[in-house]
Amino acid sequence: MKEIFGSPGGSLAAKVRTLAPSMTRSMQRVAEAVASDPAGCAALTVTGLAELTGTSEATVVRTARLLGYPGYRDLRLALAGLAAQQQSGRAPAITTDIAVDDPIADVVTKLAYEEQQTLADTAAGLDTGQLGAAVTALAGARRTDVYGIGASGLVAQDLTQKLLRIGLIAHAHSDPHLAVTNAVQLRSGDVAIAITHSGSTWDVIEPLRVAFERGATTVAITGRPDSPVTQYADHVLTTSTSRETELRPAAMSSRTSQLLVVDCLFVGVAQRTYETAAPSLAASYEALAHRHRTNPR
Amino acid sequence: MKEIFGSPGGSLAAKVRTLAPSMTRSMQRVAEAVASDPAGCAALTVTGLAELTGTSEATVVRTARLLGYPGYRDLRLALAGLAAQQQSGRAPAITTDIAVDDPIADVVTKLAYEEQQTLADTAAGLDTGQLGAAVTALAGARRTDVYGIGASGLVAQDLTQKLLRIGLIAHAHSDPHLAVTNAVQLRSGDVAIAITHSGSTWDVIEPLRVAFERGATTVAITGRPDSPVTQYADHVLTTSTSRETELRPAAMSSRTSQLLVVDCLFVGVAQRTYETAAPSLAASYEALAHRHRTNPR
DNA sequence: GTCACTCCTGAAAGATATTTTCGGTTACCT
DNA sequence: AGGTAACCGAAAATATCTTTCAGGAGTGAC
Repeated sequence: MKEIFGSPGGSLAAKVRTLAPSMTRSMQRVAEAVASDPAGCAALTVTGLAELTGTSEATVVRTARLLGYPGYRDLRLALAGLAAQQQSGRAPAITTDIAVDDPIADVVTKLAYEEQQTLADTAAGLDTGQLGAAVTALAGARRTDVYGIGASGLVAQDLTQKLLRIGLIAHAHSDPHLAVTNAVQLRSGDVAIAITHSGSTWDVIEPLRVAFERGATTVAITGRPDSPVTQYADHVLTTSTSRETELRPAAMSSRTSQLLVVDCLFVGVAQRTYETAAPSLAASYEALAHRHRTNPR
Repeated sequence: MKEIFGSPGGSLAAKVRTLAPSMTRSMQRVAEAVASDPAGCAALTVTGLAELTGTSEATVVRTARLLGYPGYRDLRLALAGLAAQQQSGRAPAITTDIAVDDPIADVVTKLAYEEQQTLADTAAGLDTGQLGAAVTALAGARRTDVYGIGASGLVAQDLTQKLLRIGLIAHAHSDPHLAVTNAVQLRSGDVAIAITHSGSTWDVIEPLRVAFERGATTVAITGRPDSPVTQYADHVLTTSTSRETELRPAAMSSRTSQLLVVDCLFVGVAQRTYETAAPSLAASYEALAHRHRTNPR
């Protein structure tokens, strides 16, 4: 049976945000209308929605396609479902941005809420097929290189640390030159992972390209599924994009999103290599215990 | 606005039952199909449903009318809404740990859920008084040192990166020796932050102790408010501790928790130093834009 | 500044789905 | 048995959705 309600909950808004950058102006208007008033749009025909947004039917259909539906008809059904869910008491809870004069308690609440939202969006938007493929590649890799710069560099290191703990050979590279130098060493059976929110960070794309051309399996973790980095990626894992506000740089939510993806990769690999991973995890835990001791008087 | 979801909830099944007697045999078959599998029927066109029930399109439309909708189109929308509700109503039931044989989709769901839980716990357990004090200290600090090792080291770097972006002077130290060496340079008005989940990582406690004794304002970010590290901390920020499972090391949730605390610190400081922070944020954004360019052909 | 090019865009044609019409059929009543 | 009324579905009519195509705005090269 075909599943037409593949993306339950508020993930549509997330999808709109993720794909908005790759949309044209007209399509953005349509997407905006759809995201802001699902119920209202569900009541409209393709012609009506085109008029409402001041565009043409063709544009509406194109937008529906971009959002992952076969056509407007299916988008409309999904919209109806969404509207019903919202109406059935799900709290919309549209938080306001963090303001300069917000008391610290509000900051905590809002940040926690937004990061929770980011996690939900990411989980909803993650392609489990791609994820599974990436896990398979990682689990069988001779070695793995991870490229990331800036905030993404920390995520790269996080992934590397985890993989090392289960006995895999992994390296994180922040230095573009060293990254390329190392990428040249990769070959078929190896894995290269690029982490970049924008998908356009050349310093990260370049080593991935090299790895790709050397025959390694390449993975891109990015918030822009249509960005340059994906052209050298065998598997693309999409992170969620939330709107950026002045006091809340995009780096914050992109990091949260990236880390969830990384965690999923790790757990997936740990499952696949359970026989070797479990003892390794236990061993590293044991080894660390010695560095956790109370103050020696 | 027109209300197309006039019959909320499961009243459709009831309506079918009520109206069944007044229906003809063919219509009953249609109504039966609709009531028993809303989701499935929502995926069918009027022709498909007619075939499925062994009737004609006209009968399907007549049935839709009888059920109170203007036509089949609207019935179908309502059906989609109903299906979505049913699906969302189903309990997530993700209380169980991640198992070795969980499909990858479950892994994603469970991880996202657990990290959301961690965030909520952290936000609830965070002492805003201590947080405020730490923010005040940071905002006025001459320089800030952050100590963290392993996974916490990445959090330390994350905080440092953020503080640097708003023009503060901050350093992250992972090397215990260098950390101590630097801690000696601190004095009153400076801030030292130790990040350790266990609160017992000696390599992190030691530099904090030195900083404490040199008169710096010290902050501990730890999951154990009664651990050794707190004895040298002026302010203690508590992260949440969730139970660790075999495939989900504590590092995962502690990291999520620590990052939220770090984000709160950052936003708090950015608020306090808004005059200088805002231009700095804009400037660093601008500078980075040059490294995000498309593939030069 | 101009030219060539690409890509966006909407009008209209084409395809599909829905609604209506209408005549045949069946069941029931007399 | 004949007549009547209601049911039903095939097909026409309509509405809706999708695709195609050509004009046009924006962009980069020269």
